[in-house]
Amino acid sequence: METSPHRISAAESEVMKVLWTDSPKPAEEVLAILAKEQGWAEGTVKTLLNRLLKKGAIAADKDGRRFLYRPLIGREDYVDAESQGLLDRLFDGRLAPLVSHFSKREKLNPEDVAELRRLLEKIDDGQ
Amino acid sequence: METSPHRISAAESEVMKVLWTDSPKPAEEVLAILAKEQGWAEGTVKTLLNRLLKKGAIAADKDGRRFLYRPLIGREDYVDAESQGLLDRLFDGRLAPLVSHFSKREKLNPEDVAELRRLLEKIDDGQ
DNA sequence: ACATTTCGTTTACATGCGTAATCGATGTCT
DNA sequence: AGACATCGATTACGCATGTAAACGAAATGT
Repeated sequence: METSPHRISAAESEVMKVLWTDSPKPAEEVLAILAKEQGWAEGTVKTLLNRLLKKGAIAADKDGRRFLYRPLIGREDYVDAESQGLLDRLFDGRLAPLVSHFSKREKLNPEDVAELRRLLEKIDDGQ
Repeated sequence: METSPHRISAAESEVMKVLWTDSPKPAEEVLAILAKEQGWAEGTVKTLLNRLLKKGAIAADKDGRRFLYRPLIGREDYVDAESQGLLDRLFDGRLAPLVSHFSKREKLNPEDVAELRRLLEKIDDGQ
């Protein structure tokens, strides 16, 4: 583990999520979204943006008097690291045991199952 | 959700893992395993056991001069909370998008696919 | 030019966490 | 009984995190 210089915390990932959805964005817009979605105060968002900058997870490009923020690490990479981490910690690194777990806990409704089945078919076609 | 008063941290979950594998166990045995697997010192394991006690995640039953520790929360519940948390945060709470992600990242080998297929069949039989 | 607004930067602070060392009570050996 | 060993409890400490306020520089309006 310990790939990136610094890990992205839960709160920080909310900021990343905003930037992944649409960027570049000025702090003001990021704040507007997170104030609404998370109820965070301005200072909080400022801090998180700065911590992400320090961690090298985002970049800030000067645009007149303000900065425009954009992600430097890809959402896919982040999601991948998080997912793989969970699988490694809890399911021996494999996906099937996780699915099995959900099944046992009756957290799979027929639609989920159908969707998974479609996915598998598509995968088979692809190879 | 949010049953337990306090969350179990990463380090603490290693202790839980030991107790889930086999319990009850005296601190000495827990230490022996974690010293080997994680390289942790005695004090570290003692602290973690105590924090877990305070959190109500484990219990300690007096056995002569020592205590025998055993988990109070089930491994299944823990795994479930962690997994669901990840799905909620990253995949809209659903399993299929996660599988899709793994597929896109080419993290599914044919064996995984076959295993998933078997699982789905079993699930269909069951319902 | 000066007051005001607007941003980003710096500082703050309580918790939680990882990682231990030390203390203290109790049991054991001689 | 007194010294020693054991084991849990208490205290420690730096870094991360969530949450923010205060500060300072730059742009704008008047």
